[in-house]
Amino acid sequence: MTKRALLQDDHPCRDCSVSTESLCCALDADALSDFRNQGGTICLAAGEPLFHQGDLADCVFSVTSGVVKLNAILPDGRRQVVTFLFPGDFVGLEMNDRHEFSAEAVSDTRLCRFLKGRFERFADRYPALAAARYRRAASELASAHQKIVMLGRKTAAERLASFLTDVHRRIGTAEVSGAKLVPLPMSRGDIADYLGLTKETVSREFTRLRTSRIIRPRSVTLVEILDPQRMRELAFGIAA
Amino acid sequence: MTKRALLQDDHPCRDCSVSTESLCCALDADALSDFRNQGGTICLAAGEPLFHQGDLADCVFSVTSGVVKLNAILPDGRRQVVTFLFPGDFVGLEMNDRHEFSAEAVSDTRLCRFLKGRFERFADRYPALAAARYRRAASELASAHQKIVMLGRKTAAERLASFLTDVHRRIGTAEVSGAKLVPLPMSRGDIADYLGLTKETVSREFTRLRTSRIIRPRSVTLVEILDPQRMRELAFGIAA
DNA sequence: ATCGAGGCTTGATCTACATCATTCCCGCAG
DNA sequence: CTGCGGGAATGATGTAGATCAAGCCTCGAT
Repeated sequence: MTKRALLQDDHPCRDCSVSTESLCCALDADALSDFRNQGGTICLAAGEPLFHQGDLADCVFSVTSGVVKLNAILPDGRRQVVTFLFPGDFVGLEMNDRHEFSAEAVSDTRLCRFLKGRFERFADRYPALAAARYRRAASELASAHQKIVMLGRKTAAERLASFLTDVHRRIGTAEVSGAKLVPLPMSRGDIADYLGLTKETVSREFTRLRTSRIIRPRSVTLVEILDPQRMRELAFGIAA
Repeated sequence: MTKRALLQDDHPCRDCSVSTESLCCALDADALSDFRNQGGTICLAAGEPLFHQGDLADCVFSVTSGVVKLNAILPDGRRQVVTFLFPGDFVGLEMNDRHEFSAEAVSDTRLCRFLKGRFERFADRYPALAAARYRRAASELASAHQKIVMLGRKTAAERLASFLTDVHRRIGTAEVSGAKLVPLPMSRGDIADYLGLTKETVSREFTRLRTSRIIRPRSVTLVEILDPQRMRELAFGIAA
């Protein structure tokens, strides 16, 4: 069941492309029309920043299309991509006054902006909205925990397999006609910084997956998963 | 301001030792007395499990004293401590039906148990409870993000410094008479599995911190921070 | 068509941390 | 006090992945 189906015809988010998980589903048309047009929509070209480490965090954003990365930078320049955010994800759920990390569009991106204070008041008034927001945060927490396991204990090959599996789950094409396609809008450097590796290692692991016939790169930004079974085993740390 | 000060004299959680952050503060005495005695209290000796990977996740727990660890185990035995939970923290905030990780008492521990379904209904009825729960999840998410940076990009020395800083913030003694003491109820192996290292490396880094006069171990389970400044610099990745 | 720049891949070497192997320490039972 | 057992520390060696250094596509500008 798509989100579209859940909304009345005159629902102002009817044309919003994000999934059922979207917070807007938690509100009826009247409440929503009051709620939504407070922050407006934001469009970013690939590479454009949404905010920087240290900026005032008075807004929450919902990604409606494109991909955003959350970036941490250590004083000496080491970089860690904390998370990639896909359509349906929220940016800025943390409750700090200032952003701990910077956010940047990976590909051309559209977002909905919500003022935090207003969000709070609506959450108090509409339990369904509060519940949806909580569910989002809990699910972000669950994937952060998975990522901790990956960074703490998995090998380079396992990390890349986990990554491809995750991205496929989030924005990959379904198994129509047997082809599992994974778009990779981010650079190898971004993937490396996400996996806690270097771009050289990521590159090498890509070619290992290719020569093992587990993936077939259609281009730099699109890979086909040839052997989902072995891919999953690698991702979970089962393979030899 | 302590939590105690916020609660009426007849508040049933008046004697609960956890901080202001506790969810109970979000409820008045009547609502709370209805709410609390549904799950009861749990006492665990050091080493006892609270639940296992795969168990039905129908409860949420609040740590009131002691320390709990969340454990991930890969098929071949590699282990990752996803997080340590200190008094005031919640266990099982994730929304999955089954636990992704196992939970085990590190030291003798007391917890409050809440039934998830009941929790949900109360959250819908009391916005303040929902908000407090959300704040908890958001703060867990923020520290998970910090941990991702640590595991992805910090050196062994930096990881240990980060860890000691964090533990001090959570359960260390204040700077009375200049002595910053950090209790370490968990084993070196647990610390290693938390930091994505081996116990040998953790041990070596402890002695390096000692020989650099940054810490002075009072015993295996209690260290004094001699140079908080350099400690913090190390933790943030500033040191050479 | 040609050039150039930036990102990707591949190769050679280096190193931080893992692994394997003792030894040490300390609490505890006798 | 003495001997024992398990965690912690230390030492010797191995290795996954980092770093350094070329080449090599790809695509857009000329």
